[in-house]
Amino acid sequence: MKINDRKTEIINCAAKLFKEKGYSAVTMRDIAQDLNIKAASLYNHIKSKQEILVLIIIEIAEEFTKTMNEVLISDESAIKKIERIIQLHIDITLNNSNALACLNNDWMHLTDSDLVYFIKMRNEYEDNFRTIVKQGIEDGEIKNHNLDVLIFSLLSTLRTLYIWYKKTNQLSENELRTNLSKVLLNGIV
Amino acid sequence: MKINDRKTEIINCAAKLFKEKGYSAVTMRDIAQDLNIKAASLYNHIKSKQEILVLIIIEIAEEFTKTMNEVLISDESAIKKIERIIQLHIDITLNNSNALACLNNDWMHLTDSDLVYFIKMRNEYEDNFRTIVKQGIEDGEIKNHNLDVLIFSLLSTLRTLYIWYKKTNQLSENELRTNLSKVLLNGIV
DNA sequence: ATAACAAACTAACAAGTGTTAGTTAAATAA
DNA sequence: TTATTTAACTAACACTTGTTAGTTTGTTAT
Repeated sequence: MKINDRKTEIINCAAKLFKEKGYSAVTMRDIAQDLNIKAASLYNHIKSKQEILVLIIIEIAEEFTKTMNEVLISDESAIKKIERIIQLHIDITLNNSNALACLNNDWMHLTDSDLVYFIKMRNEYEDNFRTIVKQGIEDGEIKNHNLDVLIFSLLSTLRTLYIWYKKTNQLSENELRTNLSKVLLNGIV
Repeated sequence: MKINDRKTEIINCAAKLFKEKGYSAVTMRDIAQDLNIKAASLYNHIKSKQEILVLIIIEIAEEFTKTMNEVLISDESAIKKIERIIQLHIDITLNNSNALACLNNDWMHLTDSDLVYFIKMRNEYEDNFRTIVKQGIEDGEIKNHNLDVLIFSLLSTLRTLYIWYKKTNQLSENELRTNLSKVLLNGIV
């Protein structure tokens, strides 16, 4: 496991820097300097800069996909399903905000099959979300507004949570979880 | 006015490319190629790549600031003020989505006084939003949830509207305006 | 017709890019 | 001890980057 530890260090460090400046603006020398080594030494652990990006993004994307699929086939109500998706986004934001920022901002720098795979996962995620909300409307649990507006107003807030959750002073994790769920579902008025 | 036309063309072209790949990943040669000229020719019209970024971002930021200040000092209800802010974001998204994407994703590549100026405007914008929502809570118009959660769940959706509004099929501009306002204010349940 | 200008061009530079090759020193396995 | 492996290093490469200098061409004003 010791071998992978250094690799993980590199990936975490890269994710931190990618979050701050974006994938393209971060050089291998930047990453190396942050780890107090030389750029060439990174290649003892990773294959390329591209590989770092792939490892950061795909792991998180698969985590979203996996849980979404579990929620989708469960026999809970639509509202309950949406609440579980909200909690999923909060979980990943709190545990892995650097990688999440990277996924949000730098996914377009994936190439070839990685890019195709990512876009496929993202589309399916949105489709599954749409299915859940649609079910909620049909069951009379959710207001009958335009489906896409409903979906993306929720997703927008969840996807960019990593940008602002640290600014919410004196707000515990539990308070965030309950507050956000209430605001998104019941509105502010 | 002819002189500025070409400059505007360059800025619009750059904004389009920055939206797709981000400021750092777009080269002067990319911009030039898109305009069917050589990179060196760009410098007949603009001073530097940095200047392009500044011109794209600061104009939009000042537009937000200006309208926010007008809304803030008006004597409307908090709800009405928030509705006007929602419409402001929709306006700019529909008119200038490339520049808006650039503001959202590449503001951190501003330098020195431009960066300071931008961050000052952004902070004041959020503070003003906070003031409005707080007033709404005190007046009993808005539910008493955590202030930051209220603000940022709204702002998140408004700020990333440019990403998804084109995906909403068969939805007219007017439908978007009314639907989004209702969803954000009254919730989905 | 001539002068002035706008806006394109070619050529080049200095700095920075990701990456490879070959080497070295320390830790581990035989 | 000896051999092997890990993980750092220096040096260099081929290429790309933003930008400048100097030149050319067509248009506009005198």
